[in-house]
Amino acid sequence: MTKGSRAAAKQARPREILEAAFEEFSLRGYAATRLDDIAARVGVTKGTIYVYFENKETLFETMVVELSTPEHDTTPYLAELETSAASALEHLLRNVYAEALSDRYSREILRLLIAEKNTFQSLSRRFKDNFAGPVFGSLQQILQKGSETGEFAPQAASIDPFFILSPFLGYFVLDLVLPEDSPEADSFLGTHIEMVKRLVAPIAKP
Amino acid sequence: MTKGSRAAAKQARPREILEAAFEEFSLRGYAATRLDDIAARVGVTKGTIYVYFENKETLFETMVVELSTPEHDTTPYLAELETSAASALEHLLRNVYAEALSDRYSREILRLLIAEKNTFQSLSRRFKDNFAGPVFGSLQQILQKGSETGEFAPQAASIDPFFILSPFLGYFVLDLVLPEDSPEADSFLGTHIEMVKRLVAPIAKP
Amino acid sequence: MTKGSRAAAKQARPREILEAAFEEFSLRGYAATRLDDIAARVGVTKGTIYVYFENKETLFETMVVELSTPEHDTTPYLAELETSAASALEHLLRNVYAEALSDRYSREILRLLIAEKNTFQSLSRRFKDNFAGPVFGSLQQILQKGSETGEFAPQAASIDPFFILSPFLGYFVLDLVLPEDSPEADSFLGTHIEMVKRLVAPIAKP
Amino acid sequence: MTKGSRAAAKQARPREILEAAFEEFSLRGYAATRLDDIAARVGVTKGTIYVYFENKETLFETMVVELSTPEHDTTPYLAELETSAASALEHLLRNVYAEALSDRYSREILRLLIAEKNTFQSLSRRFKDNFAGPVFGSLQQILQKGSETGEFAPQAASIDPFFILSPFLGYFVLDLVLPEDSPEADSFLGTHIEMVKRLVAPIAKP
DNA sequence: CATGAATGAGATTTCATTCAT
DNA sequence: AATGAATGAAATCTCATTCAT
Repeated sequence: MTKGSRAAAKQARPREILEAAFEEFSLRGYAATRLDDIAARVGVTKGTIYVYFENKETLFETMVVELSTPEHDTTPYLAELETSAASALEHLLRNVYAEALSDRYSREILRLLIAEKNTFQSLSRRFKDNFAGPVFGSLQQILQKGSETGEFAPQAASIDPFFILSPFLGYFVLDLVLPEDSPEADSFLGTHIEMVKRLVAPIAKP
Repeated sequence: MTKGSRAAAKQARPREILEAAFEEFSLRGYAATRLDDIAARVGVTKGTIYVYFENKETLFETMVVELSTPEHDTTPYLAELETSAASALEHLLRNVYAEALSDRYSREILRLLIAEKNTFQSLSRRFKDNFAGPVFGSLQQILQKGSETGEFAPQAASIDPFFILSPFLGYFVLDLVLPEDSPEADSFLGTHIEMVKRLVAPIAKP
Repeated sequence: MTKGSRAAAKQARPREILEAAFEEFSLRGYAATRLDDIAARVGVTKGTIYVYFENKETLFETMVVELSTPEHDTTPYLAELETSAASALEHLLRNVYAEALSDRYSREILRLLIAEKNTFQSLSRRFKDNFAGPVFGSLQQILQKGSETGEFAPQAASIDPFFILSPFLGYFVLDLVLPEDSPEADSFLGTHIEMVKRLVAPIAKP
Repeated sequence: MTKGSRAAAKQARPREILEAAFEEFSLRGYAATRLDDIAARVGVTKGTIYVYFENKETLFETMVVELSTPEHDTTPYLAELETSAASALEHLLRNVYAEALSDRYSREILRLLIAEKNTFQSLSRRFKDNFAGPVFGSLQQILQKGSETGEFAPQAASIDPFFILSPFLGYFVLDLVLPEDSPEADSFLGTHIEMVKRLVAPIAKP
């Protein structure tokens, strides 16, 4: 009960609440989640939540913003691009999978955003801008550079970057809804990389 | 307020209610939807809903079952498989896209199932068994046959069928959440088919 | 489907409904009983009940009036009274028990009246007038006559007739609420008669 | 609308609600009572009831348990039994009447239990165990002892204790349903005691 | 800062009653 | 006479939000 420890607890409170909110919201969805349950998870009472957050809506939005992955760092790929487009591409894919699989928040938050598409539209947009945006941009640059240098086929530049990532998104969603039916991540990633390589490869005609 | 035939109105009632339920549930999600709103959409009172459905949960489940696409018919692909595995494969992909894009119910119902994953688990499973199951099975057969006949590379037989479809699922989800950001379907499908062909093609090295 | 049988069915309908109403009302009480259940028991629909009865309240009241024992016939006791007051008294008690035990309606209707005391006051009064009234009157006459002839003690005339019957009412209520705890009727009646005889007997001092 | 101490109000709330619940339930019966009315009687809103009680059923059951007389204390009779069985018997009867007449809760609660026999069976049993049980037990002992010492007739030991109390139960029920028709309690009790004395008295024939 | 009692609006559900057929 | 679809009022119960302490 020292001043310090109390102050520390106070500092940590909002974060604790956000994490509890994450658990409950991802378990039950926005509307079906009760503030009581969130509070109970933290070990405080409902009133306390209102000390830190204006209302349920704000709590949800703040949770999504605070707990979802910060802007994906794409600088490594661009650096690598100087050496090899193919290797930058593979590197990017490996990172995207690694990040998605290690981050228990982003997985469920994506599901929440799909669920609350009509209720929290602005959040979907924000998610896309922060996460998908930079990745798509890098991909675009990689495809462009690769086709310019001849490492890739010329048509590679006109492939929609989203297509390159679409198997990942498909995998992600399957794993979210029917985890027991989703294939093993490593082997799926292997096929994914193989597929991308063949798709961008210069056509080798005999 | 024309009365018309009572019997006729009665016949149509359950379907009318299910369609109104679909609109509201897909707009707001399960928990946030009010039976009042569904009733208002049909132009009846809340009580009428209970004449036809036991409760909100049953209404939701019945709606999902009744309005989602019935079992996907895979016989055409298998017939075509006798002639050409590649063409059966392309045919299958084109049909899956065509069906998904033309059916406004299935699109949103898939979203609802993603959203309500924890609340209505059995429905996800049912959806998978009815829709995904047969398609995956056919894909498996096509890959197998193609690799046996030499039309595809030998390794094609060991590709997870889900991988073949994963870009579709990714596209579907993007279109669901951020329709304005999703690429044009035809061109995406074109890339998808191209990608699949290259993935299963026998390696042609000079 | 002859005219006759249909007419017969029609004739019997109201009684059938009253009997079904009795079963449901005595099982659940007035407020908790649903007209739907009564109708289902008869094998008709709710609407049919309204063909014969104005509303739920009327149905209940009619059921109580129609199914409860008609006015108790007290003439035999008064005839017997000419010969012996003691024997008239015993006869009356035996009859009251026999009637109460054989009539499955009256038992439960009494319970309903106790339950609905505040909601259907007039019925309690009517029940008392029809059933208890004549019996009390006869008892009064028996006590009076017996004390006049010296068969009973002089004070017997001033015993409240209700007291004479009160063990019966107590037994009845116990049997209604906790049937497995209520003593065997015959032996209880035996004690009751013994008790009454002693109560009215002239005092025998040595 | 004085506020007073919040804590004090909180302390008293559950009891206040139970008392209001008693009034409404005994006025209208279980099913016909509205929580709205109970709340209005306390001067709070419906929601407040749910702060303290899980649901209507629990409220009813708690009310019965909390407001009905705690176990009847039978030690005085057993003490008195050393001196005189007859006096213990009279004392017991007087106490039972005094308690029943003075306790406005038990009277109505007994009526509710009769009314709700099928809906709240366990409560009837509880009532019997707590209230009737001990009294019957003492009566049994008194009858036994009295017949052993010769103060009562030998047969007194085999009288069902319930018979001894049955006039009381009869009186109680009559007073409950038709209070204006029930005899004056004192005189009824007088007859009751007289009756019991004669019933257990050794037969004195000249 | 934290509590938790109280609120009150609103949600689901029930059911007596009506009425066109 | 009988039906049963439809109603609508009302009942139970929930829960985000407030506020005195």
